[in-house]
Amino acid sequence: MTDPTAPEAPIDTEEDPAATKAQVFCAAERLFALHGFQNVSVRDITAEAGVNLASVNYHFGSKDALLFEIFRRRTGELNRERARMLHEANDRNGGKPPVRDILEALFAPPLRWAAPANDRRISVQFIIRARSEGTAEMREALQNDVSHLARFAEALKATLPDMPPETVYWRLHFVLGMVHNNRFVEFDRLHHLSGGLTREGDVAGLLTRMLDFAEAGFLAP
Amino acid sequence: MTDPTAPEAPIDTEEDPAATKAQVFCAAERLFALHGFQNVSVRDITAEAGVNLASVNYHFGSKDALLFEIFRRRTGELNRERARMLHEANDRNGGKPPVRDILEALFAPPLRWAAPANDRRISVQFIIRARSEGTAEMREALQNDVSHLARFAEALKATLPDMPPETVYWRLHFVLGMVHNNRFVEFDRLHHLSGGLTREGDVAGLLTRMLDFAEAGFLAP
DNA sequence: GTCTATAGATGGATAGAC
DNA sequence: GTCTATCCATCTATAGAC
Repeated sequence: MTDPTAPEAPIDTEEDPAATKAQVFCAAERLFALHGFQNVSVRDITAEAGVNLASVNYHFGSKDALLFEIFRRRTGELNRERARMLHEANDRNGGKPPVRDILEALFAPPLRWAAPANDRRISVQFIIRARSEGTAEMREALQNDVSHLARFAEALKATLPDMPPETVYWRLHFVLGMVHNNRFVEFDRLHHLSGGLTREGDVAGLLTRMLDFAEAGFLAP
Repeated sequence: MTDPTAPEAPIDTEEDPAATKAQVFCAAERLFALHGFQNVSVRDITAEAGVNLASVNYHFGSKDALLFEIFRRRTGELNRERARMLHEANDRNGGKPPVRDILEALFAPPLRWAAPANDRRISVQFIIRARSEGTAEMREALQNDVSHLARFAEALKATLPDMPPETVYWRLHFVLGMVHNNRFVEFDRLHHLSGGLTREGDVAGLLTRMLDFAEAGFLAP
């Protein structure tokens, strides 16, 4: 927002220099999260942001580079939040946190972001979409950045020393599937199927439900 | 394959009349499953099929209509296979099959299709991609066709009369997430993460793993 | 039914004025 | 840094010969 008390502030337009770049960033994230990567053109983005068509290439180099920058920032933020929670769970439990605490470190950050009033609600959808619709560059980054997931796999193996490692990996794959399925479309479909019984907005309740399910699944014989 | 014993069969080209349409169908399914909907042009499809550029519009009307026809046929086949297994489980158990049998009717068909030597291996990937990258028409069809899933929800509610219905729906959502996460890319990532421990080809083993996990999750308190 | 050629539309990127 | 105007590649769809 432009400060109305600023001496030379015009009525509406003319924001600070860095604003254009940020507006392009946010508009692109939003449109891609809602409509998919290939369905959004540079023209759509600049129109939504209320800036010039050329600003995408000026500030980011290309459409792909813009979207990769959004991807890198958001996944970085999410992974850091997850790592911090895992670290805290480790500290609380002398290096061997229970399965439920490890899973909570995996589930809670994206669910908190997805809360109805949260600005980051759209960022989660962006990240989920990037997993399946992303550019080759994004997929390569996901493929190479297993270090973040490896920490969770190690924590689970340490807590479940008697479980065969491949079982731990498969079950980690299953819980990740649970997370990645939390898209707007799937929520809507579930809402439709259940006749309105499921409430998407209750993220705290959803976290408990996911943990109940995933913990029991992980501890299955 | 052209029968080499056929009297008038030429050397290589000139197949039967319906062959072109089928070749376009298969090439399109394959390319879309591998590279994504928006990344495949009509030119790519006709080149892969070895047919003329105009044949897509002649036989199917448009690119979107072609892809919707693939979508409709494959989802129909999959849903029928699932419904038949659910029906058999009902018959075996006097209308109240155990949770594991219901989940098996949901999991087994797509996993059988995904077996390494199976032709339909690619069809599963097509369907999964269609869920997130499909056209508005496909998404609408998915949204409106909850009748197929409703049968599974009813079976689960009948078997678990003491579980709140919304819990049944949410847990059904979770197991669907497990299924939809079985994409080539995710398998590769898991293989990378586990240092080669997980073998994608063992679909019978994967079915058991998924059932162990999902059954325990569904029966959690 | 199959093919070539092309219309018609769209989108990414850039040159050059300001 | 921002804007307009435009280039150029690509794509879907179709007309019309055979």
